[in-house]
Amino acid sequence: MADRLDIIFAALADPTRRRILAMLLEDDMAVTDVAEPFEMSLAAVSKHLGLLGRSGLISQEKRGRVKWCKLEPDALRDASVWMQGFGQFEPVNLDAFERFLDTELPTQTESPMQKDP
Amino acid sequence: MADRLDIIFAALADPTRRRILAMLLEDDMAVTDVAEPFEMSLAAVSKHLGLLGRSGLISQEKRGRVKWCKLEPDALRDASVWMQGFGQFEPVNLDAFERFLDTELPTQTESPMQKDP
DNA sequence: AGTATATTCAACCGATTGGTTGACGATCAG
DNA sequence: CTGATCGTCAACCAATCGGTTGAATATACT
Repeated sequence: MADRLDIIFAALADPTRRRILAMLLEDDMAVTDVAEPFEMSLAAVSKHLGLLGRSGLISQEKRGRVKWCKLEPDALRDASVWMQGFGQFEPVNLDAFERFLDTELPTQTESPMQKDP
Repeated sequence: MADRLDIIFAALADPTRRRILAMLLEDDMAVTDVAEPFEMSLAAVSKHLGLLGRSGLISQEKRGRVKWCKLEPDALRDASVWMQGFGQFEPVNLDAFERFLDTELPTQTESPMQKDP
């Protein structure tokens, strides 16, 4: 029953999942590495990733015992496109964007993620 | 606790509420008129409107005994701006927008809604 | 083979969600 | 005043959500 947009917006409604998306924006990551900065169990993060996968916002590919998570911007663009119908009155405000990035990504850029090739 | 974006995206995650927003995009409406095309109780729609109001996506002003609902695009723009961070790889696809409007607004402008037995 | 690592599964929990119904307080019309 | 209309409130219900634990499954290392 749930429409594609239902699932996408619901996926975006959780701050943990938005933070995960922001992390994946920089690079593909393994589940364990995604979970590392969060103060919750690995299983909880795995659930979030499962939901993100079902929403199409990310894809997951298992290589060996590691499952790699990759951002899929197309799904997000679908939602963005829907919103453009309401937001097109005025151009996008880049100041506001940076403001939101600040509140959404607390000090994440300092410690680079280590990962073996 | 819930971040502003949490509430906005959660509000957008429900098809009834998105349809309400689309209706308000055309004109301000009273609660009863908003509820008319939906096959659910007035109280349910009133709850949806309350949530939309709390999210800032609409405002409600009571004049006499009717409460007028008005779209507030600024809140939606906040969310849109967040998404631009992911969507800026490519420009907005207007074809996709119309496609989504079609799937989201099924024949709402012409025929008065007929109820199932 | 045996052990460590990566990830999910299953059962459970409390809180929230989306809906219902019936009663209720305002406000308007006659 | 009486009665209809507008809208919310309160209590309830089933389903979902976000999290927890402990066991289970695969894969890799030595």
